[in-house]
Amino acid sequence: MKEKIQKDLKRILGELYSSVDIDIKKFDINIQDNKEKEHGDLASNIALVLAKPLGRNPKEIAEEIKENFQTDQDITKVEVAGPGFINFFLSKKSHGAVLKEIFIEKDGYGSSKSNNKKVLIEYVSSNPTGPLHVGHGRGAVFGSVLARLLNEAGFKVDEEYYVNDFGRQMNILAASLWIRYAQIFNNDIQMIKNGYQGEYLIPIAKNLKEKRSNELFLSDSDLNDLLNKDTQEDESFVDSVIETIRSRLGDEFLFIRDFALKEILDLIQADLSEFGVNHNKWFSESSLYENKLGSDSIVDKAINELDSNGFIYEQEGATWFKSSTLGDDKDRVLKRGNGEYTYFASDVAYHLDKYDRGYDRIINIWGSDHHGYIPRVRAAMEASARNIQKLEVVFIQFANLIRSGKKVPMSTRSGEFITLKELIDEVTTEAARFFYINRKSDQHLDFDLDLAKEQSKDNPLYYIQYAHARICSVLSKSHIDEGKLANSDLTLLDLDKEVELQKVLNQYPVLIERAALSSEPHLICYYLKDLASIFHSYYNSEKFLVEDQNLMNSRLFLLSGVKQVIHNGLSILGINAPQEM
RNA sequence: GCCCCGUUAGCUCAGUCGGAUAGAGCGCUGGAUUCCUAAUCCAGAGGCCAUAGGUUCAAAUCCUGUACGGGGCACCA
Repeated sequence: MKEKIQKDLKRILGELYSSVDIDIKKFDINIQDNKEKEHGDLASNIALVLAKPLGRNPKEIAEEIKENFQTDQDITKVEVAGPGFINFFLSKKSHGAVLKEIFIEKDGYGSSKSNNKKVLIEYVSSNPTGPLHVGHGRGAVFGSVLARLLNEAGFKVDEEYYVNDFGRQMNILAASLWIRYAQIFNNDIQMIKNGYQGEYLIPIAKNLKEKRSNELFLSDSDLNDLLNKDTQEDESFVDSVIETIRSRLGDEFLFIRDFALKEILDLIQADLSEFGVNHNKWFSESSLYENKLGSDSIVDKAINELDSNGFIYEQEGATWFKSSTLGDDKDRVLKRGNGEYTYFASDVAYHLDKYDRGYDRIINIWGSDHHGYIPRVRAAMEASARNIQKLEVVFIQFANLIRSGKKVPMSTRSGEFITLKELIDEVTTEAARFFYINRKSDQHLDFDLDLAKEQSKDNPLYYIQYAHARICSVLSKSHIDEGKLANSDLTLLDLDKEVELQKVLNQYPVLIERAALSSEPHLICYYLKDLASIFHSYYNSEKFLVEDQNLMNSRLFLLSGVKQVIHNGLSILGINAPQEM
C-alpha cells in the first residue's frame, strides 16, 4: 500500500511541478504510519519538504496534491492536516489483506527471498580453557538470534566459533590438567598459582586416568619441586611445571594437551547446544600456524602480504605493523623479540582468511571491552587492500545478574564464576534467551533472576507465550478447521482493536528487515510484547465464539494470524510458542 | 590524557527515515471474573527527554561544547 501511494505521489509531483526549476525526483517520498486515528492510517510529509525549494506555503502544496490524488476502494479518503501533512485513510478490506498473506505464507511470513549474499557471524569464541560462564551467555544468544534473523532476511549465514587453541594458555591448561591427574595419586600435590583453578578439570583428569592409568605420573625426584609449597607461589612456576612434564613425557605431553582441549570443547559445545546455540563452523587458531611441507603458514603469508605492501618493520628484534599510519593509536607487534607470534598476528591472519572465503558481510560479535581492538584490525585489513566496509563489529555490554534486588557478585579469578549451565538450570533456556536479548546489545543489562522465573504478566516472556496459548485454546474450543477460515468476511473486522491488530501484523515484515539490517534483535521482543498486549486487551473486550457464524469466522481468522506471527517471532528468538500453559 | 557507550516518569527501559498531543512494564490509587485460560483487562496520577548552544518549516532523535556514570587503552590471550 505504501509503495502504491509513493508511486502515485511521484507521478503527481512530476505532473504538477515539471516546469519548476528544481529536480523533484531527488526528494525521497516518505510514507509514515500514523499514531493518531484521526489522522488516518498513513501520511506523507512531502508538502513540508517541498515548501522551501518551491518557495510556497506547504498547505497550498498539500491541497494541490490532494486534488490530484485518485481515491479508490483501498484508499478511501485523503486529507490535508496540521502544517501540511497529507493523510490517507484506508478501507477495512485493505487492512484485512495481511491476514490472507499470513494464511498463505505461514511460517514464512516475514521472511524475504534469498538475496544470494553470504554472511559470516563469529561469536562466543571463548577461550577453550574452561566452561562458559554467564558473561558469555549474552553474546551467545545475540549471535544465534542474529543468525536466524539474517537467515530470515534472505542471507546465507555461517556461524563460526574461533577456537583459541594456540600458545601458552594451552600449555597451562595441559599442566593444570596434569596436576589434577597427579592429585589422584598423591593428594599432597596442590594446584599452582597460575594454573586453571576450576574444579571442572577434576572429572576430566579422571577420564585421562581411564586412558593412561598411571603412566603419566612422574618419579619422586621430579615431584620434589611440585611438593615444595614455597616455590609454587611463584608466578612463573607454571612454566617450570610445563617444562618438567614436557621433558619427561615427550609426546605424551601433547596427548595431554589435546585431550584437555577436546574435553573442554565438548563441554562448551554441550552447553551451547542446550542453550539453543549451534555453530556450523569451528575455526582452529592453531591451523593458522600449520606449515605443510615447507610452505609458509597462513600467519606468515599474512605478514608477508603486509610486508610487500610496505607496512612492516623490525625493531628491537620484534616485527611491527605500521597500524598508526591507518588510524590506530600506535604500531602493533606481530612477532615478539623471542620469536613468538602475538594474538594480534593470529587475528590478522584469521580475518584475512574470512575475507578470502568470499563473504559479503563479516560480522564479529565481541565483548565491549574489546572496542579498542577494532582500529588495528581495520588497519590490517586496509593495509591488505580488503574492503573494510564488509567488516562489522557488534559490541555486547556486560550483564549483571540480580537476585533479590542485589547484584550477584562474580569474580573470574580463582574460578568463582557462575557458569552458563547453572543459569540455564535455574531459569530455563527460554527465559535466559529472552532476558538476554530483551535489551539493546550495547547497553548494560541487569538480568533479574527472580523475574525470569516468575510466572505472571510481570514476566514479559510469559505474557507473550500466554497470548499464544490463549489463542490456541479458543481455536481448539471452536472445533473449526483453521484451513477453512480464509474465506471469512474481513470487512466485519471493524472494531478499533481489530484494525489495530491487523496494522501491527502488517508491520511485522518491515520490523524483521529493520532488525536484521541494524543488528537489533531486541526489537522483536518489544514488538511481540506490543502485539500480545493488544491481543489480551481485545480478548477481554470481545467474545470470539459467538452465535453469528460469519463474525466468529472472521474473528478466528484474525486470531489465527496473531498466533502465527507470535509463533514466527518467538521462533527467531529460539523460543517455543506453547499450545497451552 | 586519548577512545567507545550512556543520561527519557519514583524504578527498569523502548522510542523507526527528524513529524502532529512523549511510550511500555513495575510501583501507587480505584475498578472488572455466572462467559472462549484473571498467568488477563480497564481507568487515574506521574515528564524542563542531563545541560548550554547550533542546523531545520519541524529535534528526545542530527552537529558542537559542558557535567555526571560505565568500559577500554600490553612484545597478555
